[in-house]
This record gives sequence, C-alpha cells and structure tokens, in this order.
Amino acid sequence: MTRKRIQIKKIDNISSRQVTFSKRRKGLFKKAQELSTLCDADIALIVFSATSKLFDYASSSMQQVIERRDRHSAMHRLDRPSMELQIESDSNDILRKKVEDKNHELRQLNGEDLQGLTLQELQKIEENLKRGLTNVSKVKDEKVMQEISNLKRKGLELMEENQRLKQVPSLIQLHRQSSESIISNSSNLPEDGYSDTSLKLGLVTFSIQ
Amino acid sequence: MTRKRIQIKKIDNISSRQVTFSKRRKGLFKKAQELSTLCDADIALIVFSATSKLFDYASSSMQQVIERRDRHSAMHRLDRPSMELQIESDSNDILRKKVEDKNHELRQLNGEDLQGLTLQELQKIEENLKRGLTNVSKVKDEKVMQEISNLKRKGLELMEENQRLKQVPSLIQLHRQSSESIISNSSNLPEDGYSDTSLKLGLVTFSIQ
DNA sequence: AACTATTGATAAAG
DNA sequence: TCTTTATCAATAGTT
Repeated sequence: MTRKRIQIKKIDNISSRQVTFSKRRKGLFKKAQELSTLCDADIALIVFSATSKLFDYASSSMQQVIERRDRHSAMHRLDRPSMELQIESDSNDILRKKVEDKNHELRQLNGEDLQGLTLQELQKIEENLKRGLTNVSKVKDEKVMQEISNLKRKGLELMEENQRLKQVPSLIQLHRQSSESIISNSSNLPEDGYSDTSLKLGLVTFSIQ
Repeated sequence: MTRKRIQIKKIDNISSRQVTFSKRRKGLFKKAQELSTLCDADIALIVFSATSKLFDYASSSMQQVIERRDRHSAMHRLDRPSMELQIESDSNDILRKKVEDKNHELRQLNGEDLQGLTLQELQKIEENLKRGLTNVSKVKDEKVMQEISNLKRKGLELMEENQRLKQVPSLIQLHRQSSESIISNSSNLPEDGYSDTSLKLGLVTFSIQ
C-alpha cells in the first residue's frame, strides 16, 4: 500500500513477512478498537501468527463475545448447532432476551431503531418521552428552586453572622480597656463565633455540588 | 481519516454512526483477511453491532480458532481465575441485575425514581429525553408527511376513476336505447369499474392504520 | 526503529 | 445504500 502496491498473497521472504505482520497487526487492532468506540460495537479479535503466537482483543470480554456468538448462531440456525452450550444456558437466554429487549426500548427512546414502526407506535413513544420530560423537568425545577432558596437562606444567615462579628472587635477592645489580664479568656466568645461561621461556609460549598 | 480528522469517541448522530459502522466494518474485515493471507496468520473476528447484528470472519474455522485460543490461554495462564468465573460473569444474578438496572433507567426516563439525584444527573436525563424526543419526532413527522402524500396520490387516483365512471352511465343508456335485450350483458363493464373502486377505497382505509 | 513516498481508507456530501 | 471527492491514515520499501 505504499512505495508500491503489493499483491495480497503470502509474503515469501520470512523477515519481511514478520515485519509486515507486526505493522499490519498493530493497524488491525487499532481499527478494531476504533470501530468499537465509535460505533458502540462489541468486538472480539483473535490472531495467531505463523509462529503460533497469540494476540487478542475484546471490547468487553472475550468469553462473553464468543458465547454471544454461539447463542446467536444457534438461534439463527434451524439445523443442528452444537447443543452443548444451549442446554447449559437455557434459562439465561430468557434473561438475555429481556436485557436485549430493554436495550431496544432504551434505544427507541433515544430515537434509534424506529424504522418499521407504525404512526401509532411512533406517537406512543413520542407521548411517553413528552410525559417523561415533563416529569423530569418538574423534579429538576423543584430541585433548582430548593437549591436557590437554600443558598439564599444560608446567605442571609451569613450576613447576620457577619453583622454580629463586626460588633465583636469593639467588644474585645472594651474588654482590653477594662482589664489587660483577661485578654486570653475574653477571646473565648469571639473564637466560637468564628469557627461557627467557617462551618457554615463549608456547608454552602458542599451543598452547591 | 478524511475530509476532517475525527475524534475516537462514540458518534452521537445515529445515522452517521450507522454509516461509519458499515464502512469501517467493511474495512476491518478486509484488513483481517489481508493480514491472514499475507502473513499466514490464523484469524477470527467477531463483531456485534449496537443493534446486536452479528458479523464474523475466520481465516480457518471459527470454532478452531476459539479452541486454539482456549488451549493457548490454558497453557499460559499463571493467574487465571479458572474460567468458570468468567462464564459465571454472565450468570443469572448478573443478568437479573442488568434487567433491573435497565428497568430503573426506563423508570427514570419516565420521571420516576428521581429522588436523590443531583442537579447534574437530572439535567443529563432531561437532555437525553430532549434528544430522544427530537429524534423520535423527526421520524414521526417524516412518516406523517409520507402518509399524507400517499393519501393525496390515492385521492387523485380515485378522482380520476370517478371521472371515468361518470361517463359510463350514458354509455349504458346508449346501449339500452339501441337494444333492450343486451342490458344484462352491457352491465359487465360498469360493474367491473365499480368493484375496482371499492377495492381502492379499501386500500386507503387499510393504509391509514 | 525511523523515515517517507505512495497507496488505501474513509468523512462528508450528494 | 452507493458514489464521489477531499483528506487523513496506514504502510511498503528503504536506510
């Protein structure tokens, strides 16, 4: 694919075959991961080199993808599949079906997989979405209003606290003036007030989320 | 990779995600085959689309590659948790959990079970619903417009049919006047026209759904 | 392992 | 989906 176009047939030269294997293997795994990420696909890739080295990748879990494929093949084949796995996971299949059904429902609520639905069905989904949106918006708005009133209340409390604190320094001065020896004791009240304020500031910060 | 570089993250737009999936899937399978041919590698590739469609490729046989990998893993596992646990990862309990999670998600999209969510989480759900609603409405509107144009076309056809039928009675009268004995015979043509019309009316009713 | 000329893959648009 | 086109990405051959 570059300096010169190459034919897609086994590379004779061993070392260049190995080099090409390294380069292309890297590219292949990258592409697999990209496809998985971009398109939300579930992918498993297994590569054995000519020298029997194993390289593999799975977007979720290898075992899971392989089992999923086994089930898929079994479901879509009317002849005789290897029934070992089928017996083993019979009850699971029902649950898997449920999960897939729910996923399908969720995708439809996101506007996917809608082809083939009747106008009635589409309208039903649309109505459900509108109802859900109304409900969610209502809850959200309530929470917003609650947050706002919380913040306002806390703001008010802080302002009141500040007012009180502004009056404290003069109090200290009064104490100082009246008795120099009691300074260490008289600081009890002001310090309590201060730590209480910082606690409230902490609450505000926390509740903003 | 082309008109513009893209980020490797899930593609939001549904249709372009599907288009990209088709293109890249094709490319990925081609690369896998090329690597297998060029470097004599044994390769298995399994891809499930987001809609659970299966695509797979194996240079030899899928089962063979998978078994080879199992053997390989078995030989090289120094810490493997005895793959029973891996299979177990999809057992009933986990699947039940998945079903319940999906149900919870669906309820939340309907505006239930929202207490305890943060403002951010609520907003995220709200956004998802809006996006879904937009997508669903778009599909529905397209379908509505299609239905309308279908009905218009059928209406036109019926009008044309009516025009033709209106000209038939005079034809009958002409026949009556010329020969009283042929009345039963001459009614063949008009009756065919009539039954054809009612068939079309039936189709219209049917297609309104 | 690095480089780079070239082909290949593909995003966007129709 | 298919085609076309402009670009970006992968990589064959080379050092």
